[in-house]
Amino acid sequence: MNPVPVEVTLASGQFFRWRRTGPRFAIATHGRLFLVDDRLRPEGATADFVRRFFSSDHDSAGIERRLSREPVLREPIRRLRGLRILRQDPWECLVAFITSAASNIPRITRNLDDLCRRLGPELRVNGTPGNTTPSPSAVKDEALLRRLGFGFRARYLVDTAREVQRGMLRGIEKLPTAEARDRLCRLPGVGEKVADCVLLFAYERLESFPVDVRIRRVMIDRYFQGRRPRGGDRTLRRFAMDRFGPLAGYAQQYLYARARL
DNA sequence: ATCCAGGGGGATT
DNA sequence: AATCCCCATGGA
Repeated sequence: MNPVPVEVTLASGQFFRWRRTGPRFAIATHGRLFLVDDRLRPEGATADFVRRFFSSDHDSAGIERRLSREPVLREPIRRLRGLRILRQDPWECLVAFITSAASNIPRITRNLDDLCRRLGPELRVNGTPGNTTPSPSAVKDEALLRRLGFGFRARYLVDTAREVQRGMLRGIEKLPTAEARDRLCRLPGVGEKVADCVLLFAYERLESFPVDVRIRRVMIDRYFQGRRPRGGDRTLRRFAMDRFGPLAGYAQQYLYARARL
């Protein structure tokens, strides 16, 4: 498979638990801490694990070719050549996108970093320390989360942690996407947008199309003559899923990047 | 000071 | 189904 542009993928807004350490990247996910260089050579994890996390099996050349037929996507595709949608840990991804509600990437990153430092296991790779996401059983102190700056998301996280501990995620990976989505939406703090993010970034449902404020703006601007369509975000989502089919998730990443300027 | 940020939930119309 | 409001916090 062709090389993965590590930083493009890590910095695309789908994942928050990474940082640059000199020439390498430190990544904390799936209960591990490991390093990769710009050619995805790992320290502290197997090459197979890292290739899977980075979805090296995705045919990005083919995806880019197919989506390049869409004029709006050409520029971001060129700029993000080789971007992959990661295979994240579901619980970890849930925490990240519940935290993301009405927030922004710098703050989300800081919130999650504080959470992991305070409640997550501390690991070490070749002398480099770092923390991973706390287990659901460790996320139960709402007051602490509020002190860490999570605001109204604190309760959602604590309540969802209890549901997950109780087994709410069990078997979701085997469900059809629509049913998995319904089940995710039952979790506190998880609406359609967050559910779609988890489906896309953790459950390999590449046909998912999360609609956030930026996607909404760019879609309305480019496809709906600047007017909000009947049915709101649901209409935008169905429009995109219909137009991009099994690659809607990738299309969404390119639209998001385009709207990020 | 006011607005807005990868929203969700509940009530009202 | 559309709209309003509230939920905290921080940066512009």
